[in-house]
Amino acid sequence: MGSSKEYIEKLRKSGLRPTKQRINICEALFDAEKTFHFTITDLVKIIETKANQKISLATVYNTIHAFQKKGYLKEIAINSSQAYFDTNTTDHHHFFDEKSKELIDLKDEDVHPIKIKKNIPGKKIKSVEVLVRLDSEN
Amino acid sequence: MGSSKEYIEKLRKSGLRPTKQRINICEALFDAEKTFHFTITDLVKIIETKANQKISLATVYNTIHAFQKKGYLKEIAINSSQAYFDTNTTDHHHFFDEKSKELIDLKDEDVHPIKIKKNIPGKKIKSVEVLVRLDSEN
DNA sequence: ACTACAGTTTAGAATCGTTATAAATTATAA
DNA sequence: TTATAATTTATAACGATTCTAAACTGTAGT
Repeated sequence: MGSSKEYIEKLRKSGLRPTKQRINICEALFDAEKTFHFTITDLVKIIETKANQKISLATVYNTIHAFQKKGYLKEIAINSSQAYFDTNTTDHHHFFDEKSKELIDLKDEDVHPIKIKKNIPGKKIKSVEVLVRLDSEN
Repeated sequence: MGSSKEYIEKLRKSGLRPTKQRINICEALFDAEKTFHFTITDLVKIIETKANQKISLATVYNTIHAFQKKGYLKEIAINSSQAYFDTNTTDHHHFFDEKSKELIDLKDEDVHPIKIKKNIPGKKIKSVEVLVRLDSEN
């Protein structure tokens, strides 16, 4: 999907120096066919497997936060125990499987459009997130 | 709103011994005119102020989890840094003010009914939560 | 290419919210 | 009143995340 060159370009454009580590993170995140969801420890494993190279946790946190700020990633609020991220930054909603702890994208057409009829003076809506929790059936 | 007697009754009915600490927690949670949102540290402060008595963090966590299991409280997923709870256990949605870190209830009539048109085989929907994040306007 | 400097990475320490532990205390049934 | 199990507590342990300060690296200017 992406070449090393593209990622170097992308990083430079964002004001981030294209280091070996950041390129490895880009490859882990953006080479995939599809967008996906991950936790930080998931990602460390993916990077280290794909690049066959160790990476410091601090670097992963730093870079993920930088990417989030640049809008290359979104955080999904699930629960208070761990941060989940999504490489799909378009507006969309999620299933969360309580059993497997897995996130599943809902497509726009899977959810009736949501209208919020209340507004708070001096505040504007930044995002509307729907989380549908799933249970095993039986 | 509630008398100590009522809480003793409520606790007994739930199979929980009515200890001084649990009654203090009940008073902090259920004496209020309105339902409200809180984090654990919020709650400790409320309890210690109201009852003028120290309480162990562990007791608060234990009791909150017991109450959650009994359905007297709900947890609201906001972010991965802290757990938020709600004394309003009916189905409803929330605003979250990113600036003040405050939760605000949305009434049923404030949100168009949400229909999920996708289903996952073997799974059933446990809950549908909408979180509307608010930003300062300007 | 060489240098200087700011940006980055790193291991490890520190922090935060939360959970576990084990000893002391308390509620309750007999 | 006593025996027992449930509860509380202080403190330790934990996992995720952030901080720190020293080593390293990318880059702009020579």
